[in-house]
Amino acid sequence: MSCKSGHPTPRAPRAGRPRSTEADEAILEATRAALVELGWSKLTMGDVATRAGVAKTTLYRRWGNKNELVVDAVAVLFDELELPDLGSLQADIEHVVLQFAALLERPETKTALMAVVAESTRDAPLRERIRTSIVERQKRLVLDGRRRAQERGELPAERDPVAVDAVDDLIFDVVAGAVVHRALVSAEPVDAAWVGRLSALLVGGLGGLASLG
Amino acid sequence: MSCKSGHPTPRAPRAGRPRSTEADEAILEATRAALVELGWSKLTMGDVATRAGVAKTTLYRRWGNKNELVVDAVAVLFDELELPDLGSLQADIEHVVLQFAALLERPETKTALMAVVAESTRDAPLRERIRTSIVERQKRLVLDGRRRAQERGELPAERDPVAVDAVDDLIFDVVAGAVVHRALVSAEPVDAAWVGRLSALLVGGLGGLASLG
DNA sequence: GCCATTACGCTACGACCCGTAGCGAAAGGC
DNA sequence: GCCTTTCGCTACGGGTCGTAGCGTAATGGC
Repeated sequence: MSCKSGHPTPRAPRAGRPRSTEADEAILEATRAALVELGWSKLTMGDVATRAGVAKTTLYRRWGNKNELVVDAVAVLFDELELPDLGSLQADIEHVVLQFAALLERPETKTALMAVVAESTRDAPLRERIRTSIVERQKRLVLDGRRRAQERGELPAERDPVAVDAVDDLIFDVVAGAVVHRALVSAEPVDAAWVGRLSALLVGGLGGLASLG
Repeated sequence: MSCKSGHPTPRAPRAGRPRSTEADEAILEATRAALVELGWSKLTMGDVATRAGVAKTTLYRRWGNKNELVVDAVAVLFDELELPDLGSLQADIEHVVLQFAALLERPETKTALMAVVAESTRDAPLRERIRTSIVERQKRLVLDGRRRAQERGELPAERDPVAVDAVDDLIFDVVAGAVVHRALVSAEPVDAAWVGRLSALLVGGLGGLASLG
């Protein structure tokens, strides 16, 4: 409930014994291990504390509940996502989609992501935490991809910046949503063939969309 | 764990007192009410039983756990989805997407859908239950939509049936995934403007996709 | 009409997890 | 050296889970 520490490492440690950063990392690592082994619903705070070699009270000083802990434990995995310039919009899309799919295949993320999103529908602070820790890191890739495609001339330069933002939002929801839905709801593989069809659909549709305004 | 009853109403009641169908409906209704009021994580089996005016043991005779109960309670809501012929592919898409979005706006479904999908990553029977109770009901709309578009001449007639199935799967994941991601992850409204952009993207991309094979 | 069968409501129970409080000890700032 | 904060530990009340056991109610077979 209270403020705890917005992020595990407080920035203004006034006085007294500082928090152990080793404990921080041990807890996050133990959380990921527990997610792999037990999944979301059977993961308990006490178990994570034991795995991390830490007292349960130490855990509660940093994270108020399971949701916040798991978001932070999984968020760092999204740092792996990057967007190397592969020379064409379609190649860039396919590369990042396959990266994202590989991330969703990992049992930690597979079991945790949907769970915390579900919880966030009734927890605005958690929703904000997810947005800043996870969603924004993905969205950045969309912006970079569009910018490069424009520099290559694959997409026309923007006219109305508001419309451009709207299209960026759309692309982000379509790509991320489609991959998640394919992997978790349809429970079928996000392989090269499927990704090829998705990127072809997007590239084809984007051309027509740009002419709208 | 055991078989319980795959669906709440067993079809071969050999002898003895039959199960109360009134209790079935009371429990499902109470579950939806509890989802609205409490959300997924705070919903308890005991509370649902009390709301339904039913003993907790009666509840466990029908559903083995919270997941199965909630899937059945929410599944019937998806019967509302239908696909009237509005004369064009884009109009059909926009109509069904807005219907789906309205369904996702309801607090029962908003809090429950992602949660059961998250659980299903570690529970194959639950995944199958979700597929037959919810996913197939949505997917049928995609098949109908494509068939009508072909009859209108908006899309070319199929050649390779395997490729057609693949495109149907793709469209389904893209549409459902995008709407869910927009509504629950981005937490922004699925309004007419957004739906218009999505359907324009799809219609434009589908033309190019069909020419692939 | 009687009986076997099954569902029902109720109570009680052990097991587990939650989140917190209280303690003495440790580790830093000043 | 003193103050502050964190640490590990133990213990606790409160809540939920899922099941067992009981007597009772409702139905089909004979």
